Amino acid sequence: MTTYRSDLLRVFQERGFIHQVTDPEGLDALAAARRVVGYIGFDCTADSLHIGSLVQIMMLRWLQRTGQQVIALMGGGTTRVGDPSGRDESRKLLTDATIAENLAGIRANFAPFLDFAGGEKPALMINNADWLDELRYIPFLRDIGRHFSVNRMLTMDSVRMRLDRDQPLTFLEFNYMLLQSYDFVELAKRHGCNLQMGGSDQWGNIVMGVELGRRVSDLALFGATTPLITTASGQKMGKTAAGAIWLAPHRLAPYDYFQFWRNTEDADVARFLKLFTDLPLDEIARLAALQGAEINEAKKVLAFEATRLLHGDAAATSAADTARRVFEQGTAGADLPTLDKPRGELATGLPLFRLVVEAGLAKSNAEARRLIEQGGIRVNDQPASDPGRAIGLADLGPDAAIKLTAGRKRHALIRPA
RNA sequence: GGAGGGGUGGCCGAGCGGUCAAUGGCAGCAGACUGUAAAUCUGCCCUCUUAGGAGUUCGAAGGUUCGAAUCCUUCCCCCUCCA
Repeated sequence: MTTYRSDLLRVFQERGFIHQVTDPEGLDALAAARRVVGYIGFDCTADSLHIGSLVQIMMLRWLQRTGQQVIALMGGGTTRVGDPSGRDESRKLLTDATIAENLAGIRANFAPFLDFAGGEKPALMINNADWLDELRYIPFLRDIGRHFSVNRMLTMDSVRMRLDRDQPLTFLEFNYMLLQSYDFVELAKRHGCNLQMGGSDQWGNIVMGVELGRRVSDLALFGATTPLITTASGQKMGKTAAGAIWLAPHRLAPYDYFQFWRNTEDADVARFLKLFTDLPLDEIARLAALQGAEINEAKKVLAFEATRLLHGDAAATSAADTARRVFEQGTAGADLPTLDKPRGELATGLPLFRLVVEAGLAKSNAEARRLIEQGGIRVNDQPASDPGRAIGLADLGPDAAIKLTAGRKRHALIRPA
């Protein structure tokens, strides 16, 4: 293991951000002189990023915190093409209107993590549509295309995976790596960018950009990738029943974000603390030393810190408070999802299974019935096994609400309105 | 354009005229055990239901048949080889 001189690479290494680097010594020297201008590209395939991009965002954050220039590149142009990396099916083509909406949403994801306004080197946010949309085909082929060998491109993982599995790869997608390489060179020319980072599946694309820079303009460019973050039990991180763990609060409530981290597997806690919080390493080492049920304390810290970074102090405190009330005191908290029901309807009484659906604890009446029949639903912490049982004002608990619980962890409140 | 092989529930993948709402695996949900962890075991896993049933699924649309995911026709999409 190399010892780095620069804060940047030392942090990256100590905290587990680095998987591969093109020229560690060269980059270290550049970083030690605080002359790194680093970027990561984000395609606009949804109106929010999710936790799968969080390592990348945290990398940009550290880049800025160690005194380097940060560029968050929005893939307004490349999203129109679609990156085949890591996918064995083509992406759906998105309309320009959708891409524009998505871009706006993703832009907002970065605000909590990077400083775009003040400081010595405010982060830049740039859209590659600025140059890609205007590309002219023949000049592009002559200037850029001639530096790419199809033979070489065919050996790239992203391409080979499709070919090996007999999955179609369109010419459109095949061009993605050229465009990404071109982005890197364009950013180098426009903003002196010299480092591209990304997930491990981006290694091929990044290396091609580095090479293109050298061939076209004799640029010294660097590339680095993060490891693929999986859970200790081997699952790809960030997928739950409810779907992806989104960063945008309109997609996933801060309380649920908090709970996601709170439920981290034991074996992942230390690694995640290093990657997804700003806590100093000695503090993390202390938390990582906890054993058995005490590990829960470390998980609470992880959940709180991760939530605080994204949603702020107030939201994190509130989420932690709700979690404490619900799980440690067995009561209810303000952040639980709440369904307001007209008082009149509650006076009459509603069948339990319907409320379970309306409260979002089941997707269909049938599923709600099953859940109840299997003993998976509690009303005010009392087991309820009759799907048709009428729930009404008589069931109001101490908080002037009816608490519904599905399984161990999913809670919702019904309030008369 | 020609020849062949395919498109099945979130994914993989059986079925090839009735016993098929469709074997199995993964993922997911719930129960037990626990520490809001992992592992393990058990149950569930299209929708609606007054619980008797009913309705919609096997690329799309037609057709044959008492009866089709299974046969026929046309169309759409994918793969392989040839041109």
